[in-house]
Amino acid sequence: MLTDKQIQILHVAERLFGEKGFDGTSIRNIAKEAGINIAMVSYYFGSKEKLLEALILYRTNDTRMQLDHLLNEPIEPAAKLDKLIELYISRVNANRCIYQIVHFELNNNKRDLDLKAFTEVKKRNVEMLGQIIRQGQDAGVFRKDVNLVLIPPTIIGIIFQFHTSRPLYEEMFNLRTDAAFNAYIENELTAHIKQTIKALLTHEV
Amino acid sequence: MLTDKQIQILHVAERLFGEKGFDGTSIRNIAKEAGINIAMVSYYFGSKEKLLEALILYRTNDTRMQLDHLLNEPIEPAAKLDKLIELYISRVNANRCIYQIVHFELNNNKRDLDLKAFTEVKKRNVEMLGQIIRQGQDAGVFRKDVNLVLIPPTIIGIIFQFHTSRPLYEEMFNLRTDAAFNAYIENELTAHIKQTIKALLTHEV
DNA sequence: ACAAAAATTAAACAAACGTTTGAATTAAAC
DNA sequence: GTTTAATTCAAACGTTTGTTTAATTTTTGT
Repeated sequence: MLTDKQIQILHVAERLFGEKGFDGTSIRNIAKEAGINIAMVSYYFGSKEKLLEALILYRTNDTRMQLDHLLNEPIEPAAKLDKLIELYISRVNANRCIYQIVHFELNNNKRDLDLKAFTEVKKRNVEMLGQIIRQGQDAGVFRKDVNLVLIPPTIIGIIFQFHTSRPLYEEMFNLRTDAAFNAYIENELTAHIKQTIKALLTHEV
Repeated sequence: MLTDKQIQILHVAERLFGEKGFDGTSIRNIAKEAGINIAMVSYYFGSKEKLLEALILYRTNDTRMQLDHLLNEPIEPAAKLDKLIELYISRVNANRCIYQIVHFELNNNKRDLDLKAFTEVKKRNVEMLGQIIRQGQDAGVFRKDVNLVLIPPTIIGIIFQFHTSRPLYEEMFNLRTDAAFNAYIENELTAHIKQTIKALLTHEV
């Protein structure tokens, strides 16, 4: 179990890892920002890598719980799909730092992290989406020849790419503040993703 | 102008940056893999950061040339859109390392790199896509109420997300070799992206 | 109140980092 | 062929890295 102090360290580490990368963040950075001694990270987590593992587990469990909750909601397929997209967006927004790090470390056999929990959540995403879409197919509102495995990367990819090219879109849409940027995601970008997925699921080729 | 030796160093650096990140790659790594002395990087490029800038410029010019060439091809809108998507995919495949680094450095005011050339190519992407889509709108085959700025991040995002979650898709689609993975991108994923964009451009809401 | 356990600290460790130096070697110019 | 410039090299520079140590303070259990 994680203590309050450990969670506080995780939050600081998460922010710094997201801002400057894992290799770009030193234990001294984390300690300074968290107001602790540099020895405390090793004391609490064992090492810098184990701190990253703890961080990934901490966030992954969080997401899995929300997914399970949505799956059991008694609403119709189209609405559930909308809610799933909204959940994806809020999760990517909240955990973008972790996503970035994990994806980087996944392609990057440099460190031998235990990322099973993470890929497990991804698989659950696909399974869950499969259930929702099958419900829609049975109801006759979704096409039957879609490759559903490609839908999550479509949703997540769009959100991510929007974030990674933030400076460009800030300029193009005149989004000068954080609030304006997030509002654009919540309204226009979310609508765009919903429209895209629905077009894909219902459009005749 | 870049000498053959400089380009050789750039290629090694590109691979290593992509595999292990900018901070995760040392000049000693680059020198060893390129078979040169560690002093040569500073000698040729000035510093590690300037080497990264040279690498970005080198790849950016490459992409801009291909874009301009496509824009002037005399083919109809739908076919040109297909070709543009194929170009996006091949460019992301070829320059994924650079993309990853640049996107990371963009969000990351840690280093003050000169990334104007990069954002300029992105703007040109949007302008070019705008021209193609307007041609299609005038011909009556594309809807008029699409937010075209969100189309490039949709295309690039899907490709990227597919790459970043490669281990998952390797398992799900049984893509054990590099050849199998790339073939999947060239066939299934490319078709999925084309289908997605066309559905988005022609589907009635 | 006191003893045991846990938490925190400053200091030190070896290793790796990017960069510079100055001598040695190779290539180019005349 | 000699001189000048460009290239390559091993070695060393001062920092910074993650981690450990041993002493000290704080908290806990009784």
